[in-house]
Amino acid sequence: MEIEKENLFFEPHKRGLMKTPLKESTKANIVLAEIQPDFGPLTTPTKPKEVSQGEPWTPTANLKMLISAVSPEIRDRDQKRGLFDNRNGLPEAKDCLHEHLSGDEYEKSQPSRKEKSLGLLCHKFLARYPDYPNPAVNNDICLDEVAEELNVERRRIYDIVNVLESLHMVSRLAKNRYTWHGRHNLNKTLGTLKSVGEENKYAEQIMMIKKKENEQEFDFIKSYSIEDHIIKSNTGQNGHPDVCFVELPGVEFRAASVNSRKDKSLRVMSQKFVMLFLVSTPQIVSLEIAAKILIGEDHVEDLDKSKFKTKIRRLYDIANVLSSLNLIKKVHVTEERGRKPAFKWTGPEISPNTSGSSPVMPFPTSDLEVRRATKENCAKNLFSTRGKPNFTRHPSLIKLVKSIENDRRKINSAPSSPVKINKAESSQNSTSIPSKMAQLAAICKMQLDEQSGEPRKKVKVQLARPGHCKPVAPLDAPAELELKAPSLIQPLGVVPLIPSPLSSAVPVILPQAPSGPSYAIYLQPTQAQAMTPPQGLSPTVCPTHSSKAPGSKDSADGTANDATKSSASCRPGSLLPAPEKPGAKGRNRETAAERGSKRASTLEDSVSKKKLKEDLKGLENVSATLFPSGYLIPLAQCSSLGAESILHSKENSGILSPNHRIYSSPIAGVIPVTSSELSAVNFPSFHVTPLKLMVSPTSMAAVPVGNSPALASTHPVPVQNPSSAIVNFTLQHLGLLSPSVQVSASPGPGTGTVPLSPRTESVSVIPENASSQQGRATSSDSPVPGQSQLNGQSVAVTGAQQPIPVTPKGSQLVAESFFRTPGGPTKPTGSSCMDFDGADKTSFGTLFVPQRKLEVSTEDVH
DNA sequence: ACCTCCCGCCATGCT
DNA sequence: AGCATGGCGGGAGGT
Repeated sequence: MEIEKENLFFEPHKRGLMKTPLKESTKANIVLAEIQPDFGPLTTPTKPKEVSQGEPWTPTANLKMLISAVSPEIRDRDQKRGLFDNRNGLPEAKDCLHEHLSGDEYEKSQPSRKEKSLGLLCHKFLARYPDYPNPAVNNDICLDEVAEELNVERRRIYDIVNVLESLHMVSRLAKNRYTWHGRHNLNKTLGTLKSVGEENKYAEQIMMIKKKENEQEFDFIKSYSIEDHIIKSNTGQNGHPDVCFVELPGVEFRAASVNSRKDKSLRVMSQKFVMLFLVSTPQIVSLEIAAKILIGEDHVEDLDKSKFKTKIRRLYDIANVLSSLNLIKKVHVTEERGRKPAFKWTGPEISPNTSGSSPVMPFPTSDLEVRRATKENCAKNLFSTRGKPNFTRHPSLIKLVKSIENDRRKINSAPSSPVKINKAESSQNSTSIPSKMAQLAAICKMQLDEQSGEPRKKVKVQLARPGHCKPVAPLDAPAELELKAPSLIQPLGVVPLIPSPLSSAVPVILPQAPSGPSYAIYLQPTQAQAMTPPQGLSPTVCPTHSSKAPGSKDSADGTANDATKSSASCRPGSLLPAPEKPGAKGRNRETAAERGSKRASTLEDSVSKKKLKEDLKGLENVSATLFPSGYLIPLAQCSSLGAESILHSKENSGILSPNHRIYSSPIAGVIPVTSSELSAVNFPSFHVTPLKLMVSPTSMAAVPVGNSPALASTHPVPVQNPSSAIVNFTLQHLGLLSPSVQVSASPGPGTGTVPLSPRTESVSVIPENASSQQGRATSSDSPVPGQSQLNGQSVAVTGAQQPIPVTPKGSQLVAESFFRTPGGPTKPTGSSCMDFDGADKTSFGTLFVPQRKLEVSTEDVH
């Protein structure tokens, strides 16, 4: 099945990219051919063939070029090797070389470890996908495929994917499949991680460790013990390490299941590692400290050296990936003893507000417990830290979740089929290059939106704050932001609603438990699609949506319900909203059918039940926590996606390709169906829907309360299953919540706020216009060749977008933009590892760079 | 000699 | 049983 599915699925980006090149590639390489054909067979990875193949990606050479440009490191390496052709810039070149070369030479040429380094591999990997993927497009990632294309063992891909997953840049769809989300959710995720990190008092822990180190260098144990105490206390009464994985959106959902194993896993480690950066003041974290903290959490007991060493090894792995993402950069901290390897955060700054800080703020820091409680509620949901289960979900829930996940997976797989349908409809978009162009444009917009969105996020956050949950707020905020962004996207054209969505949603949600709120928030955004910033808060927004979305009207009715159902029903009909049931119908559709089958087939009942379960679980969790956090976030994603989709639609003509939606839905984790629906209607709504499904209960509740309209509009057919009980439940929660939401759009004061936003925009735009690729690369990263093309369009888009976002762009955005570029910036100094001088276009970077370096005591790279 | 961290064995767990 | 995941640590390349 999967295989087939896989075949069906394409990853638009890749494919597009790949394909474009295909011609060339074919001639040039086999690789592509192999890859494509191979898709199906997921079988375990045979080891990659030797690199020999050259560059399958040839086509992607451009990308590579970009990449190389982006990452000096790579370039350097290549250059060193001589392999690197600036123009081509492809490392692969060497492959060719080696062919010529004798064994020795060959070895030399290829071998260097560096070439095989995770960091380089990650760059290649990242080059394949745009930073801000167009939701419309299929963003599936086939691990086998990637492994082949990159000529690496699958094992290595897992390393990369796990880290990316921890940042919610990808989410697991099914067996060999992941969905690429790019950086759409990155800020949110970081914000969440930051808040969590704050909760965990990582900063304190770091301090402690440092002290101890001063006292005793190596005795980790001692320090550990202390640390542990601290940690435990911080972490939670449970004393559990916070192993939990912070789940944002539905994304992690699966992870949980997958993760059954561990959660010490790379994913968790990665998140914690990132938290350390976000929390620590200098934002420089030495591996030693990070390892200690991570170990401490896990178990204080074994402080073994071996364990420590292992931890360090993993941290290197993670650091390599994070470096590739330009989130951190290697530096050396000179301490008394000597210089220690460390990493400096070069990623976007997360505004405290946005992130968790704000949420946290409410509670006095001093009140750890209090915080805990709150956090736990909110945060737990997010992470499960304190709770035994790593995941947010309760164990019991976990089972359910798994089942759900399975369903989802199936569904996901199904999507392919659905895709077909959608594709048929939308086929235009995704398939053709033009469509890609559009997508790219959309992506650009998305990026812009995001940027703009950040500010918004802040706003949202603020709103959230009013609410109880601190943690939530942060989470929500992010989500909201994105959502807003999408919504912002006015592309839809509609907009009227703008204010209302957020506002309405926000209020509702906030009051409630974190979870509750979060949902609400998301919903709004979606609904809001439109909108703009929250300022207006009018709840009513919905109407607009409805207007927008064709189907929306129907949806209105049961938005909440819909969500659940919608998924099921939707699909089929993306067309048909109404039918709630449709199991049969659903099936017809394809894989979608699968989803449908699972959901649909089971149909409403099963689905509803499951959903209910989920919801319930969610509720439980929530009770515990859950809810929302993850979900919320996802929403954001969805929203973002939605936005993108919207963009596409506009670009395309407004309509859109179902495909996109479809994809997005998966992301949401959920319910492709919705997506389909969305496709029909508005993406936003669609996004929402999925969430609903995922989150279901809360979301549901929220929705109704908030503005179901929008939702409704979006989803024509929602599933009602969410049990009424749930709904009631949610409603109650809602009721509980007080809506004091501040709508103010205030971006956060934090960074540059408004002014900046322009910058971001400008940035994104500029790059596109000018040297689209480079600019893009620098700013966003997406190396994809196609993008450049897109850029042109994107530009136009951006223009459109900008207006929307304008309001909000928050400081964060600005900050991010700066940081992001970071890579570029670093270079100024010269030595830093990560610099992306080449990229440089990012003007920002340069300015910033100095600072960074300054911070670091020592730096350097190799 | 130490820092990095690649490589791939093999456990784990799902199908 | 087979395959997908991914923990883990030996040991080698780099510096």
